[in-house]
Amino acid sequence: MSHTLGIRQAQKQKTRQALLDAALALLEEQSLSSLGLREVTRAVGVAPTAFYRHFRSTADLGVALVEEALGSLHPMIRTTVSTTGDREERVTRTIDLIARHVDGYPAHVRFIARERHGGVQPVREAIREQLARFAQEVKDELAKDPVSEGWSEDDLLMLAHLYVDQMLSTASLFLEALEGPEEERPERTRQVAQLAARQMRLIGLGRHHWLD
Amino acid sequence: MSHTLGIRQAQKQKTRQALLDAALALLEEQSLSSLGLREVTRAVGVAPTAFYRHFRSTADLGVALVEEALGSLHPMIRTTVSTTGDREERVTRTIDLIARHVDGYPAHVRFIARERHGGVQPVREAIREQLARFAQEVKDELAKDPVSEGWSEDDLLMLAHLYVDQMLSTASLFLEALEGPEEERPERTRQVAQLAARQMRLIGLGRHHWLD
DNA sequence: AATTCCAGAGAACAGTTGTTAACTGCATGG
DNA sequence: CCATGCAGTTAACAACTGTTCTCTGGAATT
Repeated sequence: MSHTLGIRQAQKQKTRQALLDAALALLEEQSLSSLGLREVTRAVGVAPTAFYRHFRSTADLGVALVEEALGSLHPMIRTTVSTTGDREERVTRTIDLIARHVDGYPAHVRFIARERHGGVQPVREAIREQLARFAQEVKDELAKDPVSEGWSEDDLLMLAHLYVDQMLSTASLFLEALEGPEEERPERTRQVAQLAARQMRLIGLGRHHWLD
Repeated sequence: MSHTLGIRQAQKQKTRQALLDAALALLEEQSLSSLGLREVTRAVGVAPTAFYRHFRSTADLGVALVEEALGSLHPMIRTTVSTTGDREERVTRTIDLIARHVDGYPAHVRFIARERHGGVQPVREAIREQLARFAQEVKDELAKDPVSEGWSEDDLLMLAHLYVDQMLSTASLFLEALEGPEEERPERTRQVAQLAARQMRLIGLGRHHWLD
């Protein structure tokens, strides 16, 4: 299916990935709008001009990072929302999955949270687009649930957006716990999980009584 | 009560405010971590070194902006949450108030949304602190409501945080509508208001059935 | 009226930035 | 095997950055 890349293309993609990785690391302590192109190439150990072989600008690199951070997340969303089991079990399962993701890709989560309202318009738009896709997918899954019978399309999308925002907010809180002092980490993580669980439970309750 | 400031102090506060205003304007198209001190003084028409008479750094200025943007908002929050009237009326009243605020201080709203997860730690912390105070105040108001009888402190605070996040998210959406093309503005604004109203209604429903 | 204080100006610093042009060496396709 | 393509290099550019030190004019204090 996929044609094996030549030595040339492989090497190119390798440095491209190195640029993305270095940028993501540098973005832990600043925003994209202050990220310099030379800063990134210096971190990779490559000439500044090499940057242009891969990206037009740092904004362009940012859009690529959005793709990397959110693009591969769609299947996970789908399977999570449509997971079977007890109501309470589904809540804890979802939160646990978010916690795991934050743990595995903290820099990606921070990048999205930071640049969602950040100073670089094309990046904001890219994130908005991806999140809109998420909301759409969540809506599709919600629609399958018998609880959603009689719901209008608008209301389903409204609920989906609420869930997506909730997930992002929770992810951000997990990240804060992760960045705090190590000895407080387990306790803070537990608190965040508890808070998120209660909020999801409350939203779930509102969902069940929506058509009263 | 307040001692009238001398000519000296008055002039100083005037340039200080000019620096804050210029910074806020410049931050419409970038993040604080990329805001240069010279950039700000140039916009005001003052020597770069004058900056140090007022702020240690741009991060310091950022913290002052947080104070300006959120500090004066507490009374408004209190009166809004504890407003009387029909359930549905309270929802629309609150949303209308948010819309008005975004309309009146768009730059402030953008600044908070942008720097809440931004690249400057002291500013993030200042925002977090102010929002935590908001949540606390909302909790206090919620506690007075007879609907909250039997609620634990944790649950009240949980709900308060949910409301605060919801308000911020709504404000950000209003801002996007405001920044979009002028001919779409009324329609987009209406949609945002409708979305926010439904979400608040759903959360209110969950609130009423919390103790089932 | 004489003195102190201090917001802001001015000049200079070493270091940084994005972008250009012309180059080199090696993988690739004919 | 040779010619082309192209990822990455080198060098140079004008413009910009934060920070230091010295200075000045006028308000504040005595």
